[in-house]
Amino acid sequence: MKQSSPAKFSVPDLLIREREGGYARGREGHESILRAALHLLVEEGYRAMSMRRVAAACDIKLGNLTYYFPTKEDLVRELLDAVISSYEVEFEAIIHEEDVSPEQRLEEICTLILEDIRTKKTTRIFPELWALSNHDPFVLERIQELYARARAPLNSIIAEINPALSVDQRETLALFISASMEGLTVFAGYDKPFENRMPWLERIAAKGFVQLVKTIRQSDFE
Amino acid sequence: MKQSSPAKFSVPDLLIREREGGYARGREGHESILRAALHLLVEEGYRAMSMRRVAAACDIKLGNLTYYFPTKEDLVRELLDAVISSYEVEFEAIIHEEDVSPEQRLEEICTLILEDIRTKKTTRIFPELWALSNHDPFVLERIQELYARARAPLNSIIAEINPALSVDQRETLALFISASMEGLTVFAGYDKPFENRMPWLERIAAKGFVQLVKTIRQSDFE
DNA sequence: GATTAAATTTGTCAAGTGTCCTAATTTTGT
DNA sequence: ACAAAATTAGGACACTTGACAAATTTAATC
Repeated sequence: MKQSSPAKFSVPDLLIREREGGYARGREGHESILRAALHLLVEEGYRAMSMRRVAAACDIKLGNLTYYFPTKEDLVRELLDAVISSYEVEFEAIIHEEDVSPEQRLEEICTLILEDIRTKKTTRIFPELWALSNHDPFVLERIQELYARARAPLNSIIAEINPALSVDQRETLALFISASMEGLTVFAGYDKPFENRMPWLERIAAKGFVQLVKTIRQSDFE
Repeated sequence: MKQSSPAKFSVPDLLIREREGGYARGREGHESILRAALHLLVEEGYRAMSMRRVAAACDIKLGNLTYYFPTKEDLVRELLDAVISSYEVEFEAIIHEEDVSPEQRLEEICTLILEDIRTKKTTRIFPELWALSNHDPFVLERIQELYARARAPLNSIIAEINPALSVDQRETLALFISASMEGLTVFAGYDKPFENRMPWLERIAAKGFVQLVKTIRQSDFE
């Protein structure tokens, strides 16, 4: 689902928004810069993503890089946009699905997200973003916006399964489910100690979440 | 529980292991350095925790700092030890508890952990450690060791509630529960968008986890 | 009070950081 | 072919970073 082209490995997915003017060569340069930046971010972390190393990684001079991205903040923001956009197209695919039972759809979403978590890209990038979001309001807002979109399909499924819940209760439940899965990143993500337990964890999550949504009542919210 | 002395705010908890020789003044210096480093880490993130800023923060010269910690790695490792130790004493407190039902003990543990997550210290430090652990094997090992201790009480409680499960199944279940709660850091931790939803999330977690542990069967593990 | 260890200062080092600026070169539309 | 726009190269700036090597001061002990 998410790995549309397994041919280009070590070149993670990005969704770069089209630019207005410019020549073809410029567009390529633009894209290869973002790709190199992402590669560095994934492979060596945010600290390694310096302007010079990004320039060297896509084999251009520093001065050229600053032509495309005058300031590093520009680069970071555009990279963040591109990365986040690449996830948002996944959620689109989730929403448009066949007509199966809401319980089954919930299970499928969980499986999808947990499989994505095992990806090197996701395992590496998101903790980095979480850390950045603690001190950078822009990153915080952008990442929370992404998660809000990720919760949307959960939300409507919960409403189907348990219509008695209020809007707030539904949203909190979706938040809990989403956060639960994100938490597994540090433990069962790519190259993590419990990576091989992920199949079991998927089963546990699927069962636990479905049961939780089904059986929770108003009174459980105090 | 965790805030033993609310008097000293902005001076988070640390458990510093005693040093061998040296004068009293040296021990004070040692401690104030670690405290300043932690303060910087919490308030401005790992990037701000440079040797010079740490030195400035505790009002000593850079050369003096390198006398205590010849290399930055030394400082980071000792800080990590001190931080992690401060959490481990909490777990000790959890293990030695009254004789109530295992279900209730599970709920209490969840409440305790989720309350700790709302702490500024925890919300700020752990994402930073998660990010570091992606590229620093030492940090990864140290933090996973901490979580292993955090899962121990969960593990024994699960065994009480559902003795039919195998050791591996129990451990995976404990892992899931622990990871679930950690995931809430990014969403409902200190200063996060859903900080005020934490009470509900605690209820959801408590109910969900207890029910999950009670009702899960061998067959659910495929 | 002298001696020895501990603690602190001061200065320097090479390497790396983001940003800016100007001159050349290439590409494109006409 | 030509001019305009886009792209590249190269260097410089001011600053930060971690590490190191003396000197100098402070503290404990005989």
